[in-house]
Amino acid sequence: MSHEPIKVTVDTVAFAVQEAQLEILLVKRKHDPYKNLWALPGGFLDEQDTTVEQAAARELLEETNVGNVYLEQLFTFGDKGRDPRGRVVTVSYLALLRQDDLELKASSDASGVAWWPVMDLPKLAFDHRRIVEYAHQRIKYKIEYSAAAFSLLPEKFTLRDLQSVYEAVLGRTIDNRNFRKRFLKLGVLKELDETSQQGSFRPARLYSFAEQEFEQLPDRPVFSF
Amino acid sequence: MSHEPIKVTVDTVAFAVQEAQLEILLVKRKHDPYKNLWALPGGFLDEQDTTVEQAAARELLEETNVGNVYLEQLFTFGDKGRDPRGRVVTVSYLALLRQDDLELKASSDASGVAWWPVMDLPKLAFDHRRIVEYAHQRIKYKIEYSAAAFSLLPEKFTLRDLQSVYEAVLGRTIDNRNFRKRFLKLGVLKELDETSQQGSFRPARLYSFAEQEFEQLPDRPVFSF
DNA sequence: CCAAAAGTGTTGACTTTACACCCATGC
DNA sequence: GCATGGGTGTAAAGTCAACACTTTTGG
Repeated sequence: MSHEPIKVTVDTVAFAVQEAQLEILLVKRKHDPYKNLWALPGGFLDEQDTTVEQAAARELLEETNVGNVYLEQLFTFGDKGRDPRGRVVTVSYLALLRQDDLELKASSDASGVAWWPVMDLPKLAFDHRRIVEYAHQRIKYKIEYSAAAFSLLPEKFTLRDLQSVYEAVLGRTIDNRNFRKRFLKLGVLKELDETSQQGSFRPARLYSFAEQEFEQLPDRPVFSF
Repeated sequence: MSHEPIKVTVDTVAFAVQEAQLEILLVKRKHDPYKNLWALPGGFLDEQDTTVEQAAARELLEETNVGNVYLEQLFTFGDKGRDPRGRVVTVSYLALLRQDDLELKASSDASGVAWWPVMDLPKLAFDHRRIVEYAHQRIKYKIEYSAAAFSLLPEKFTLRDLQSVYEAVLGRTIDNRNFRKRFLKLGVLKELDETSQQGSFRPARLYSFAEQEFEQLPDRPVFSF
């Protein structure tokens, strides 16, 4: 009976919506095992990390140069045999990124960091495919029961942008009259005196998220369509 | 910089409803740290355990003689300093027990295993209080969005029993007309040709859970009141 | 016949869904 | 003036919440 110590790692599924597509951030592995395959950003929990979440944030920053992000613990995977190097227990995290932040990725060395559409992923290292599927489920629930959508949008956005986030995450279209009615009635949007001009057609009004009002909603708000 | 290995443990919050009270299973610690304090049943992940969940099941059986139980992963706690023995990452689980199973506990050596009402817990070891609070939140959600209530009931139960489970978990009373109407309309209860006689008053009809019908419900059923 | 818990319906308020056209802008 | 996406209202169906009394049994 072997007594190698069990190791703990963190992996993060970082979502963003770009051009009406739901995407995640992957890094290309530089070493074996699974050298040259794409994998979730992550790494070993370090004794210096004061919390596990902090370790996930640290690894995300180190590997992709993305920082200051909404992080939420997802699930811990620890089946025997999921890592050829030995017994590895992985705590997975969900991250939500704003389109604003996306520029940052470029500054990490050009090589192996990229956004991939969730609907068209490459082959992934380890059991990372399973982790992504779990995260995808979670974000679908989350967007209906929380204000998660606003973590995927820049400060100012149009109602169309907001609807596109819902449609990208849920993977289906939503009636635009009902969508707008619902959000406007909820009162969690601050109407700005600005518009966004995208082409030769009517400009769209910009809104921002009214976090205060959101917090004061009486019941767990449900944005389900 | 120290290099003791990080250790992984599992802890389980095992719920049952008895006499309209929500209770959890605790064990009294026999060794330091926190000797003689009550704690969640659990222990170290072993290299032989093929899954982490299996480790939780094993520890629950070893320490409380409770087996064959619904288990669900809750959350992983890994803050620095939460265990005086070093860096310990704990994967916590939720278990739901049927009143049937409760007899089993007696067979574990009389000493240190007991049911405690969630509303009146003793001082707990480590950060187990926090884990219990997390589990309590989770079971409240779960009972409204899943068939979890039936994992807390014997095979045959009255509508009153079912309502008592909801009331115990949610910590509030529910209108009995609305409650019955809702469940009977849902069609997940099988009406039996038996009644339960509890005293000198009208006997109550017994029901069982129709898992088949439940699986076929079109939308995530919501038992919220 | 009494005590105790089992069982039963209706109404009004609100929410949800389905559905199609006009508006404002740049070119 | 046309192409493009922005923006708007209503009616019917369904769901939810509030509310009080009758029934059945054993003793």
